[in-house]
Amino acid sequence: MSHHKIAYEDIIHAAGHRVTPQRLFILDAVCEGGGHTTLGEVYARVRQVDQSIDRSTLYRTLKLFVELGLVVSADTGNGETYYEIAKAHPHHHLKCRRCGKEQEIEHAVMQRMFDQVLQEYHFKVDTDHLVLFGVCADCQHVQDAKYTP
Amino acid sequence: MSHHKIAYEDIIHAAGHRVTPQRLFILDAVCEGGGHTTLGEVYARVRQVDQSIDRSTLYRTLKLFVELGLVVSADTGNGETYYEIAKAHPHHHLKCRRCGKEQEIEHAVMQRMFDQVLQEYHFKVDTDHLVLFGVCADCQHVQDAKYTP
DNA sequence: TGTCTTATTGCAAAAATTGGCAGGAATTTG
DNA sequence: CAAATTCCTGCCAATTTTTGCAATAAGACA
Repeated sequence: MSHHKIAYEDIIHAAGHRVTPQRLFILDAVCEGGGHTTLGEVYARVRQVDQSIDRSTLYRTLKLFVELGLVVSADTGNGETYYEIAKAHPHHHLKCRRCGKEQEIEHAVMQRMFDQVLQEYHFKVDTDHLVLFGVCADCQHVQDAKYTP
Repeated sequence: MSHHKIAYEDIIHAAGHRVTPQRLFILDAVCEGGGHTTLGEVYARVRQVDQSIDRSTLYRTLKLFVELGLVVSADTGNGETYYEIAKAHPHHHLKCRRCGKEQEIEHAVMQRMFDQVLQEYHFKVDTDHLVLFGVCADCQHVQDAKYTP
């Protein structure tokens, strides 16, 4: 655990940014979320550790972490943005438009597509955390499913 | 032109929503954007036609249009969301992290990946307008490029 | 370790987005 | 074509997110 934290500190530092307690608290709070967490959840967790941290700091810090690649963010379309600590194994998500269920998919499937983009367009894609929308296996069998985005 | 508008009206109506002048103005304003436009640009254009249209109406209407598939939205990561009238040919975008340039790519490249997701996960993807981030051909040759997200 | 430089923070104010509500408008029926 | 029924809209308030700024603290260097 602690060596992970040190690695994160190094990344922040190496990128020319300062390692502040606020930033570490926020990073911890995102980690504690396990999978996806919302900004509000992160804020609640951070405030338990330090009452004085301001919302604006949280916004600025999350933005920074996403830029640095420490945290991945995904707009789920509900207006809610999810944050998640970047994993060693990049992955992506499928989200069903009908039932709202989410599942992870391996990066490998994407990788082939990325490779092809590189060949055809000479563009090196490094997007890490996509959310693809569609209809899940279960809902494909249900005809009268109500559309609940 | 006019027959397109009628088609849009039909879609709105068929989906059980009312065809109001405000909605048509907003649809026009998105069309006039040609490619991508921001919410602010749409608002400015709409207000030229009708001074009384409220911002909340614009927010609600754009959200509706995206749900209906008339308009596609893309979060560019800058915090800015782009809106674009849905085209007959779905397409996606590559955005360079360094120089910020954007280019369109064909849907075909994606389609193969979508097919594979269907095979492996039985999930039918219908995402229409992805923005993939990475490094463009030009910037790959520039070593000392400054990171400007 | 102490000083210096400058990024970062918390605060406050502004700007953007969302939500509730009553009046008005679009459809549907007859 | 008129009346009835909801949906939409504009207004207003609440909430969320961003921004400007002075004080503070992190990191570099001696």
